[in-house]
Amino acid sequence: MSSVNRQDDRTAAARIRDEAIARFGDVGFQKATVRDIASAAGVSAGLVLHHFGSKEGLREACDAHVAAQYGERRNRAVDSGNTDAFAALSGLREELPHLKYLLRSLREGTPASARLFDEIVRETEALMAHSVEAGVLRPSDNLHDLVVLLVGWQFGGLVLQEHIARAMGAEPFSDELVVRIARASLEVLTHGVFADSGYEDAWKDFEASGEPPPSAERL
Amino acid sequence: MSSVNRQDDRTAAARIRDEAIARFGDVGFQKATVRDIASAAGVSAGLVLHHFGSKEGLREACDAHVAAQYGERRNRAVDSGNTDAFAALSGLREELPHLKYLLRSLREGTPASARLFDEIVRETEALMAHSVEAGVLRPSDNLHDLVVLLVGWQFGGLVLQEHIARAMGAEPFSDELVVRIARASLEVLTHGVFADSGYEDAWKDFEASGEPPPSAERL
DNA sequence: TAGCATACTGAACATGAGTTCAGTCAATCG
DNA sequence: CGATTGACTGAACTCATGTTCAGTATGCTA
Repeated sequence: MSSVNRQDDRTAAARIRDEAIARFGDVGFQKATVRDIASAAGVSAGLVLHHFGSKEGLREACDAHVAAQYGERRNRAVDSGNTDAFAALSGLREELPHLKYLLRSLREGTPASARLFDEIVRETEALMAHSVEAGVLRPSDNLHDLVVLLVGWQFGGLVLQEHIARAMGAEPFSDELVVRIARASLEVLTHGVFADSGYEDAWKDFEASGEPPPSAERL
Repeated sequence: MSSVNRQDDRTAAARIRDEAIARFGDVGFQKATVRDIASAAGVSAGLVLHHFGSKEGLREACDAHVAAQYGERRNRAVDSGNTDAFAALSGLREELPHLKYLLRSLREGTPASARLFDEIVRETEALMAHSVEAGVLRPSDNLHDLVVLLVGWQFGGLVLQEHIARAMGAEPFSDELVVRIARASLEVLTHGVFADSGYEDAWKDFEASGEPPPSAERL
């Protein structure tokens, strides 16, 4: 299917890497076999090992390539005045295989994905601190935790996109899904979900005294 | 470590199943080997297949057992007046292996985890509809999507707990982490993060006319 | 042109892991 | 008591898959 045609000017190593990104992203690192990747790239399995040393080495090459691509996108976004890390991420939808690879890495908890997560937390925290000063965001006495939670939710939602899409009756990665998630997100992030601050007040009272009640963990 | 001692009155099949839940939850279905599970349960690999037919059959038994356990907890919570699905879930912290198994299943996208996700969406939607009428929650003209998003975020955060914990400098599954996440969640769910409804208004304007701007996807 | 490095192949190798199976042991049943 | 059933073991089998390797071709350099 995605095999090589005549006018493919990528080197064999680049083809192998790109096919590996696609397979790793689609079925995961373990289930993707060296032989599959090789045949998709139109080469022998031996050549994969010749270029990358081992399957693990191939993964590292994929990590590096995807990370570089993300960094490039982010810098381009910053240059064009859009400093949002997630703008760069959603821009990745143009390169779906890369986005899928990232999400799969996060699922599998690879070191590369941990680095990316932490980097995005840093970038988002800087952006949000700036937005607070600009009056766009509510100030928080707990910005760091807030950012980590939001980034975690955001990525978590992407990682579980399959389930969210199914529950909404939409196709994963479809425009419809993105729009509906954006609408719901906007609602929560603008107004919250509680009618008043009763829960939060109760929580603060408990924090002021002893331990919080277990039922407060619920959302 | 977790091997069998003299006063273990579980049947061999039950020990195998419990050890399988622990291994599948800790390292995933593929990386957990039948031989490992067998030796942890103090039996031979052959016996595992004798009782469960295949490794896949063993997984199904684990799925069924964990789902039953969850259902039981939820019913107990409902009986005691606490109708929150997540109360049952956080109660699962008492059975950490079960919770870990569930999160791992979600990560791996198994059919069983899809059923659980959908079930929790249904339960949460019913609960939230009720809470809206009771005046505890803001009404929404999009409750279903809202619920799916919240459940997705919630589970997503749990699935990526390792990353969130690292970014917060806390231990996964620690009380400290739970408290800090609860505090930040409460803040977002009570007030949102935006200082005003400017973004939401802009979104609605765009929805009323043509297509929404791509930058609106950002959070 | 000779030589050498690099790209590349196909077969072979090694190992890990799911599964099969013949056979033992113990408890239950008629 | 004899027989049947089910629990259980340990070895063997099979297959998938990462890896190695000897060998070929090609293009560059001296």
